[in-house]
Amino acid sequence: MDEDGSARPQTAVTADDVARRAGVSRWTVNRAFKKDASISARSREKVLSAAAELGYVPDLLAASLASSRSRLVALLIDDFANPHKLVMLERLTRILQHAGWDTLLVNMLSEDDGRDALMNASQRRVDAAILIGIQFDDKVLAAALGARRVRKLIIFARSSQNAETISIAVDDVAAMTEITSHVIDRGYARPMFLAGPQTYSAHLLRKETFVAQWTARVGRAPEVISVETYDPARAFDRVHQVLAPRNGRGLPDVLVCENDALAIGAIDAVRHKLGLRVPEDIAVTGFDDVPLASSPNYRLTTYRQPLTAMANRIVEILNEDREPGNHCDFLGQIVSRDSA
Amino acid sequence: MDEDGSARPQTAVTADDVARRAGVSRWTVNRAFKKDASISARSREKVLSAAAELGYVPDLLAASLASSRSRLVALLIDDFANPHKLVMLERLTRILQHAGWDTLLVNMLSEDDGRDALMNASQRRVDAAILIGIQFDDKVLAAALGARRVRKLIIFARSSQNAETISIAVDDVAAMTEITSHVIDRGYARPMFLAGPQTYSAHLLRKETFVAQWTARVGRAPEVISVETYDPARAFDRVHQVLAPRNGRGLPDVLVCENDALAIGAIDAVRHKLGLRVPEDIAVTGFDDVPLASSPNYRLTTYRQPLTAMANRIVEILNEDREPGNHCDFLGQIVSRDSA
DNA sequence: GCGCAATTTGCACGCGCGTGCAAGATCATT
DNA sequence: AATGATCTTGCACGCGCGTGCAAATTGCGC
Repeated sequence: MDEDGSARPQTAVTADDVARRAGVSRWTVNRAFKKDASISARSREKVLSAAAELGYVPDLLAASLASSRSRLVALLIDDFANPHKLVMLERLTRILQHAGWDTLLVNMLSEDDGRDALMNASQRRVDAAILIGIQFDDKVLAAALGARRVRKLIIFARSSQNAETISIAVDDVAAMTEITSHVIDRGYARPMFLAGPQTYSAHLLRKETFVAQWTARVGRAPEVISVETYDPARAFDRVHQVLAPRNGRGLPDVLVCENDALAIGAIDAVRHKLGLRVPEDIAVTGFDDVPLASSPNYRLTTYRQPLTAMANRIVEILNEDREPGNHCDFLGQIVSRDSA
Repeated sequence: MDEDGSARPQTAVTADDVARRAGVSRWTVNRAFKKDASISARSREKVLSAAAELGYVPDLLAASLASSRSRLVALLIDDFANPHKLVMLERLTRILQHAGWDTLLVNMLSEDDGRDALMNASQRRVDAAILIGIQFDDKVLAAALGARRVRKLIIFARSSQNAETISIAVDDVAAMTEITSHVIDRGYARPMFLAGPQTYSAHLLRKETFVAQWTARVGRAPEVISVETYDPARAFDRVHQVLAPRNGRGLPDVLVCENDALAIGAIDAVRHKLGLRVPEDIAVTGFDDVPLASSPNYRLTTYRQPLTAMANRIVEILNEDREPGNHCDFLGQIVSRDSA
């Protein structure tokens, strides 16, 4: 919509060009683009229209270099098999963008230990790193924080005991207590817990809570099995492997899964490998409420995390100057469907 | 002017610091970090060890500013309901990272028309924008290319007729021809095609190809229905809505779906709303081979795109100086499972 | 109109590194 | 040992904008 006829399509138009055209100084131009800068309405108007004519937009790269603030966060993931990650990505990027933060997506699957990924992000001067994967061990955290290359390390949807990190997660104890009650109230008596990978730094308390609650209220400890990634296919294999030999004698009557990814694989195994019905023969519960959980195939009883509120908390933390308390717990809600 | 003046290990150590310690000039330091720079093995060694001691890493921000090359690409998505996107994200980021490119994830769901998203990316000086969504209409493309803010516009997994863009996609005609043959060979006679959103700029030729092929080979045109997003839930509703009234009289015997997201919703509807079996009563085919397609629940006959090769092509294009031909077709392979 | 305060504007300097070239060092050859 | 030829190193300048302050302008009451 704006070609002044001069043939220079490629030229990076800078604040100086706009300044010249608007008859002000370069600094006034940049002020016009700053939200709460001290500038008169008239000059801002002049500058903005001149900028529009020239097609100028401030260069965030140069701004970042000068201010050492990039409004860029790194999002580190190592868990692409879990469909919930797509939901998280959408929610996080949308809310961060809305608040003026851009997102650098870092795939940690290919890195040996995640160190490289963090290093990489730090070279871009990200203002924070958000971890939404699982394999973040203490070495990685220590490396990141020790080198002080990343100023804020936010662990999302998992709890961290590390005092240097900020973790934003649902209250696993409250959530799992609710699920335990749900299972007990429905009259299930022989539960088996299906857990995901057990990591140190970024923890989930679901297994511990379920085991403790069940033991306390029923009087005996539940069975527990686990898989090394949140992959439905892994859960499928594991459930088949564990339950098939016991088919006909002493099967559990409910599979309590650490999340929906595992629950979906578990349901498939129960139906298609054991030839049993869900929930009539074996009930299943999940966690996360992924889109597939509401499909008529699964009708999964699960627990929904308040992702929007949690993402908004990230924005608050990013906007704060000093690091706040290192832990935020949120409460979600159980979603009761047919699977349990 | 930072706060507490306490001993700060962070320091933002620069090339100058390393240079001083290594007894060379700053430029030699930066050369040590450049792959094919002219530098003697001895000085590189000196520099690297000095850098290691100080914890120095080159600042990509400053490098980008100075060289006007950021090795950063924007990945624009507006289609988070389609599980295939998670697969694409993983593959693309992994391969791009491996080749030294970082990825800025831009969520276009919240933008009015995508213009803002592109503008945003351009302010970060991305070297290219990769579109893997669907709603990119000509206005957006024109805006992006007209302003020349983005030097390379790559449309991934869709075809574009726009001469200014580069599109990397599977050969829809070849793929759909293969699927059509598969369907005909299996003896199906009353197909219905389930299409996704019809966009102008970034096109899929699947529907057109199937309709043309079927008509040519069987002698009559197949039915076609469509939904406005690649969301299994939408497909579920639509299939239910269209087929339920016809249950018992004149149902199709195969649903050919534009991709797996739609196919999965379609299967659920056939089973749980129509109470019919797949494939015995109605067969279903998809496209993409998402992880769920191999689950025992769906056993979906589908078509796998060579994502790795396609992603590698992106890397090639990014590394090239001048824009190459604007269209790359790839061949995938049909994956025959039980659903058709 | 005057004086003072509040607002608005301009500016020197620096953020950390790349580019292109020229000076310096090294090596093989005669 | 001298001469180029080759490899290696150093450097001035600029990328586009922020910061903090000083200078210029405006507003206001009288």
